[in-house]
Amino acid sequence: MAGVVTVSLPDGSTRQLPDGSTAADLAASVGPRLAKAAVAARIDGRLVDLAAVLPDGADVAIVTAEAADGREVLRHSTAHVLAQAVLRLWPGAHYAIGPVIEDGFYYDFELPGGARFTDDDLGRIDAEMRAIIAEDQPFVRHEHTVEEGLAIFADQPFKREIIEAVGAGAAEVDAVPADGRADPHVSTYENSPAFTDLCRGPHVPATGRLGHFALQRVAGAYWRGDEKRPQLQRVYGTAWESAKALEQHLALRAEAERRDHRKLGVELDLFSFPDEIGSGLPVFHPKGGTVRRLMEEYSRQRHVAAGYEFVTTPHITKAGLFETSGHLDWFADGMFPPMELDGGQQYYLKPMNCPFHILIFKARQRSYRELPLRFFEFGTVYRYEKSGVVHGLTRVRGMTQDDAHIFCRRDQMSEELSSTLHFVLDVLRDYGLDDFYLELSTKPPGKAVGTDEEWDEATATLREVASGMGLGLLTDEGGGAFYGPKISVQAKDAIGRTHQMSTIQLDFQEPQRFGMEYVGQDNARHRPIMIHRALFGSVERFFAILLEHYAGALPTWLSPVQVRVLPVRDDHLAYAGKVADRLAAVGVRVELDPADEPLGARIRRGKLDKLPYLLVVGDDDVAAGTVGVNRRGGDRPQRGVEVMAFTESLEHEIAARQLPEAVGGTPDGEASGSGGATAAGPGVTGRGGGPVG
RNA sequence: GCCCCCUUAGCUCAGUCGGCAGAGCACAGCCAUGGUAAGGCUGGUGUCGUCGGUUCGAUUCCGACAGGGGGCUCCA
Repeated sequence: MAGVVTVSLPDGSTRQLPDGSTAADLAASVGPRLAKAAVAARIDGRLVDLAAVLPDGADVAIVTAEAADGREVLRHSTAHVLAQAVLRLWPGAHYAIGPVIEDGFYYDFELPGGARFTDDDLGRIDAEMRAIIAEDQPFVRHEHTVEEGLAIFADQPFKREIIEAVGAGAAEVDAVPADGRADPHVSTYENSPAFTDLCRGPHVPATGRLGHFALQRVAGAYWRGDEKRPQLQRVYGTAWESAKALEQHLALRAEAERRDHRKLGVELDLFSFPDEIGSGLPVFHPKGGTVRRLMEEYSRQRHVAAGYEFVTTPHITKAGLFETSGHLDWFADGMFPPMELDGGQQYYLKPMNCPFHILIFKARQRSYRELPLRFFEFGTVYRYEKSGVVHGLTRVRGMTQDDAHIFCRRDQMSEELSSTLHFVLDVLRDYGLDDFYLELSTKPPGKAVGTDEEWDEATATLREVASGMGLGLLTDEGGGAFYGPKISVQAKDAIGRTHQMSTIQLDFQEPQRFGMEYVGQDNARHRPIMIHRALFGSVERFFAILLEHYAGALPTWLSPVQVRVLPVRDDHLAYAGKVADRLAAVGVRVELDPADEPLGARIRRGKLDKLPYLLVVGDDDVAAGTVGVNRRGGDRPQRGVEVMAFTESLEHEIAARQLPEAVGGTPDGEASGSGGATAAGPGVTGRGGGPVG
């Protein structure tokens, strides 16, 4: 029927509209609420403006602001407003790209005269953006040939570079023009006569639709991420569909800040980074040292039970070892420079433990009967991290890996990988992390040793094992180490952030380089397979992740001080001492806090110290042989608890490594973002400690 | 390494438009002996990150260095 188009909606229904109707018309025809919430549309799966004309027979979905792709539209549109504001404030600035990122957006600029943004500029830019939003400028899409585009952006070198890339077919061209032209073209969005940006779109209909945004920080960033190219000035911001969503996001960020392990490390007296020692080189104080010891003790216990053997190796080695291993070819940038000893002999601090473990394997002839051999070491390694990337305990220059190398026969490889993965996940759960997915990292292009066949086999084996785990599995193309592909375990913490935890790497290369062999059943020599794996990654980083996961309130079994006994008055001190002794006698870490201050003050200090238990003892307790139990996280203290009963229940809690009931949650009790956001959240999405070895 | 910001008491921070500095908490002493999140009084606290420059005089201005924070593959 002429003059009418029929479109299908996501619920399967169809709707007829006059020919030439737009997605916005469709939204309005469905209902005013949808029309108000709409920011864009999907026509046959393609994200387009609301102003897009509906083709007959299309599948159409209206995209609202709260949807993931709707938020991206909002953020991208806000980025354009940011660019317009900066161009108003810095006439002659060059603008580069302004993409959407997780939870926000940024825009890169080159300011006239090499000017730089400072923090103070954020306020001015913010005000200008709000003015642009108040003007309610429409976003109007135009399409151009490459030549037209180059002319429009004649004085914008970065835009021209992008357009030229489109013209050369280098950039994907997914915005097929409405008239079906196949030749390269570009599109622009015009906000006002004064501002047009090159953009694929889509955008909200007008700037008035925006407003729930916050500019966050300025930073330098290289054009195209390449440090050989010009450094641009970047502004980061976040934008949301409502004031409430924005507030929630900012609250989550504030919560992350509150949990920052660097802050907790000072507050709880766990560790510090003395300037005198150097950047990225932490020292652990007695309380932090206790936590480390406990983490390591339990790890040792589990590794013994799982058939690992403990080895120890030195921190430095002659250069030859890392020449053989290939580290000096592939990892030299990450190593501290050598020291010269014994008349020119070069020694290196070790960045990885693997070559040392290989030498232990090679110390004598090995039989197939011995395999698999599993060597474990808390091995301290040193890596020269660039000065700008060291970060708390998560990115350091000296760290201790809970590093193991498994040497096995090829026919044992699959089983060994699978049991290792199960072991790793099981132990991580005991530390309180239980929300995992796996990531498979494949061959890094141009930065790998070994043949394609070897890589293919190793990768296929890893994939098979990983997909048998019943967890989500992502592929990280090109993210492997130079000597082999890896599986990494990603864990979500209490506030929904993802951390890379353990890595399991398959290595066909090192056994070859070191000429490793064992004697098989056939009395011939064979080459073993090598599996590298770290469970914590590094003790330091895992410590930091646990600290943030628990917001400093470590489970009782890991708490440096588990119980503090508080006598109400001086004359209860002797009894308090007896209670403390009883607990200490069964291995509980207990402190006495004498009545030098009022009880309330001591309770408060104990709470700020995040102690699992505060025991208050007064007249009633001395008379009855009881304690008052104030439990961390409990709503009210429990009076008159038998000392024996408390001791037994505490011993049980510790032995069972019980976890605190409520770990997560933001201060207002709300879960993170609406719409089931999988946001990794701000801040510490730590990269792993790099390749283990 | 590069860009922006920061460095003042143990911690968090104020301050000096250039004349050797302050608050709260913490710490010490005394008083108060208090049943579950801060009792009172008194007191000491600093090479104002380091080195150099400008200046009669620098914690303050300039520079270098060190340390810290935020970024630097999320491709119109």
